Amino acid sequence: MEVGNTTTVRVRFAPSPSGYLHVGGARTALFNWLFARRAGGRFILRIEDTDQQRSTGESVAAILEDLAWLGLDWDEGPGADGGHGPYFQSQRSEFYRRYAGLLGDAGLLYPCYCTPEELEARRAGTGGEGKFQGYDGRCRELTPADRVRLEAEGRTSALRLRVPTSGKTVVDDGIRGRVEFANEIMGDFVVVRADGSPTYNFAVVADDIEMGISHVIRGEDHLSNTPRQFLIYEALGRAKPFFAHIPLILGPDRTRLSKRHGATSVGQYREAGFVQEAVANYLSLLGWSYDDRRELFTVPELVQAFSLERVSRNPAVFDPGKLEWFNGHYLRELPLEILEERLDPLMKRRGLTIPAGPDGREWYHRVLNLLRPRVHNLEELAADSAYFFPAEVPLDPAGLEKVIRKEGVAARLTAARERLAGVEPFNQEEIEEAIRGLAAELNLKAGDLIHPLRMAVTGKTVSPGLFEVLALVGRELTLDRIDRAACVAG
RNA sequence: GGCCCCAUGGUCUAGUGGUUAGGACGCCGCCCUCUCAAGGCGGUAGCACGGGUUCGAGUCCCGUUGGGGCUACCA
Repeated sequence: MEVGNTTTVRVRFAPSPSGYLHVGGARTALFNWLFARRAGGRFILRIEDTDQQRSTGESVAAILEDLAWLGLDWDEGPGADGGHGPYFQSQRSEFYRRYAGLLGDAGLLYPCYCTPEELEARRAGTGGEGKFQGYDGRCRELTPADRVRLEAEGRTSALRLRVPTSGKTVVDDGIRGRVEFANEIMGDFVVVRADGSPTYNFAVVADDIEMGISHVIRGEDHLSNTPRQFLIYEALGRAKPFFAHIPLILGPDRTRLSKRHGATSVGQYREAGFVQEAVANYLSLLGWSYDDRRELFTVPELVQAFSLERVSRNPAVFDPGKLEWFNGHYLRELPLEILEERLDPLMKRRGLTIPAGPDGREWYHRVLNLLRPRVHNLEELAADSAYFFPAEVPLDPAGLEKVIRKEGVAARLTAARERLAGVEPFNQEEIEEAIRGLAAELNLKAGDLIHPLRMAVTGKTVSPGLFEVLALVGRELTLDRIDRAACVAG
């Protein structure tokens, strides 16, 4: 499949700001961005805010933030003028007016005086049953006298495109191949509403032409609209860009992914402690694959590896579990400096302060290395790190019953405390030797000491290896917490 | 209803006429082990169905079934 002239690649992502950045939209943006970066082309961001009812400024801000977070920078768009602006459809009326004028001058538009109510009534009147549901063409051949009369009635008119009543429109899609649509099923659709505003199909075409878009990469939900857009390109006598319709992302019930399926916005995942590396990598695999074994890609690697040729045709079910696995993977692999940076706000929010100086930093890195193989997101990581700090550690109630309030535990904690008080230096090796030695002396299994100590010091029944934990928690905090636990032990 | 798209394990997918149908997530088991992870090893599970074409179909064609999308003066 011909992929077009790569030296002039200009692609766009055109979200409508009526909500947050959805993972489906993010995936579309990612594919466009990757395609542009790989081809050395331009990635353009256009805000389709013609629906004034639903569009909000907060939504625009949230979408920009999430795209930036994912690393999808735009060459042209809000805040980045590239000579094809403005980049908000609500500010582009003059273009739509001009294009409508061109169409009108060519005699390809006609005013339609039917009201929405009348149209609906007529559609219902056809009885449904295998009948054409589009416009019935009532106003298509109105005489000037008819128009004067209708206008005298106070009717306003929308402008419809004269669609050929025979023949077919062929879409050569980069992913679907050749798709044919009979013109007769399209009907004369509205291009300019009675209030003068352009309809979606018209605005998109006008914008894509004006912005010099070379490749339109978008969701498959737009495939059925494509022939209408083709008709507009043809009516305008303009060359069409290359089209590629990528498969939709579905929820577990195999319907288009939406809010009712749970967390579906990029922002939600970000706030839940997901890292952009994981989200981008996971999203890249929804509808695209590299080969039969490689799935791990950094964003720069994706730029090298991505191609439209390897985009799949089947819809993909979004699997939060696999996203979580990717997140765990990147949490484990990320350089500590980066991990630290990402964690910073979460640590601050919890009032956890990393000790100053190089020793403090090194200590913190050791804590992170201990914890990170065990968590799936930044929130967990921050939360689990709390007991390494001089913070109050609540004792998990179930663990308290199971391991602390048991016969003889108080005595064992006390014995361990005394032994630990004399360990020098207070490091993993020495601690282990002391505790194992004590267990042997008391004729206990090591676990009989380890489990109560873990509960006492971390407040939890699970943690990284106890000896490493104690060494990092430090003698002072360790002894304090043992004392406190001994008070409630059996 | 009409039009369009899609169909490999539960999920994401590799596969482009001849493969023991490969990988990943999940799940199960084993190893490691002070708990929990991580890691290593092993396992579970798949070509929707029916017709063709062909010496030979997961791969090509037709149909059926199933799923999805679009059918607005929404985007």
